[in-house]
Amino acid sequence: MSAIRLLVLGAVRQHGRAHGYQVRNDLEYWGAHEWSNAKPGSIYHALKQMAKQGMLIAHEIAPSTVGGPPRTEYEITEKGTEEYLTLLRESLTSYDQKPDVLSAALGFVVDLGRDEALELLEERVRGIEEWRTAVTEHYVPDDGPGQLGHIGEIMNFWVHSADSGAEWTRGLIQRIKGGAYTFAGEGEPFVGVLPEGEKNPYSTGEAHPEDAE
Amino acid sequence: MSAIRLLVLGAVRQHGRAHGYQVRNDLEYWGAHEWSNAKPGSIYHALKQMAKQGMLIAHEIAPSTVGGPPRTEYEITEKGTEEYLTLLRESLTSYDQKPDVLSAALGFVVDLGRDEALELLEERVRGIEEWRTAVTEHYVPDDGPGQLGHIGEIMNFWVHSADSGAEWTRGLIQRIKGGAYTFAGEGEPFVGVLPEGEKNPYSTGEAHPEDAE
DNA sequence: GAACTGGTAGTCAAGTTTGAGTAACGAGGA
DNA sequence: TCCTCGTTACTCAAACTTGACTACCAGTTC
Repeated sequence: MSAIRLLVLGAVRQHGRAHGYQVRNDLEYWGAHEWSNAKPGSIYHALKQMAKQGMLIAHEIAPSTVGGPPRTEYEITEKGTEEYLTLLRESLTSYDQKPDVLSAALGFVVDLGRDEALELLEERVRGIEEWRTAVTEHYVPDDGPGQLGHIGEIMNFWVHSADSGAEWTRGLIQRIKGGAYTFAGEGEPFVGVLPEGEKNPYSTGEAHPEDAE
Repeated sequence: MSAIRLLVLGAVRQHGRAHGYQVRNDLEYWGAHEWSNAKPGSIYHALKQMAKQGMLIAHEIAPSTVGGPPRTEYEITEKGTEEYLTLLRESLTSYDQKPDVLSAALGFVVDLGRDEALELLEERVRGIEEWRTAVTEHYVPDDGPGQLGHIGEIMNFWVHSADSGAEWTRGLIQRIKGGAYTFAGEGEPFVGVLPEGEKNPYSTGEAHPEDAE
């Protein structure tokens, strides 16, 4: 599962109604084009696809108000909201060593209640620990790990990453328990959206930390 | 860049000559179908594509020797070997937070000389450190990190992952410096390939650590 | 007032990935 | 002898991703 659907649904939902370019800008504001596949083509594709599947409604809007071609605005449906919450919960709990999925979910975690977020993150930690046990038991040959030669470093790397991920998650749990951030039902939510009319300092093609790819 | 080309080229190269199913089995033996996109469709696609691009030669072989449909054997070309080494070097040095690419490269790291491997890994560490500096300078708003709200946790997560990745890489460097593993030009290489005729204990659809996805 | 620049908004073809499906063959049982 | 089952080996359509490209308009410059 890629992060694109979660990102797009979440962005549309934050606006109430948004067109593709707006979603794209929001996601670039988060740096999402650098750590996920949230690039224009994927965004527009996801919007169309999810409109076809009834998660979004497409409103054909005539010419743009600020120049440029006409645009299509999207609105999230009930079904889309359900899908959004499902994806969000899954992305927070599942440990699949795809950092982009977790990153995307972090951006929306405050859409849940504080208690639920904590529960999901604790489940995440449990999941990682179980995965670690299973994988070390299963992939270590009967005649000891030495048999694997350098191939064993692959597993070593996974396990190291898992441990580090668990540790980080525990830290996040502590911060949330300590009252950090504003969750659903706790008053004016923090919205990671560009103020109307402001220039995006993080948009594409800028002097950015060079992508290491 | 996905890990599939590196994995396929490396697997074919290890055999000298291999057909798709053999590659698939090798990769499953490594658990690659769990941590990368090395699934049948992708493997066969990559083989065909790279044959078209002159990195592999396809030999049409008549019926299989052990039952099943006729199979195509592939052999790596000069161009393919160059591509392979380029990918391998890039994957070892570049920090792009895609763990599957590094994992794949670990499986083949011994195809390089010990000194070169060490150099590349040290470059990797430097790369991570630079990335960290750039990203923390660039993404922290002028009025302090608090402005970002929970969105800041995304960056926090990246930075934590980067630090942990750097630490792990330093450990690997120490192990290699300490004489671990057999590198190119150091005698009989370790080959992570199933012994002829042996059953793969890690193949698809088995009782495996459940994929967390 | 014509040409240029830059932002807005999106399209498209080519390539890649996924997951399910197909086909050939041998072994073993009824 | 026929039938089924498991293994071997690969195919395919549908979905997704990528990167480059197009088109529109406003404001500025010459």
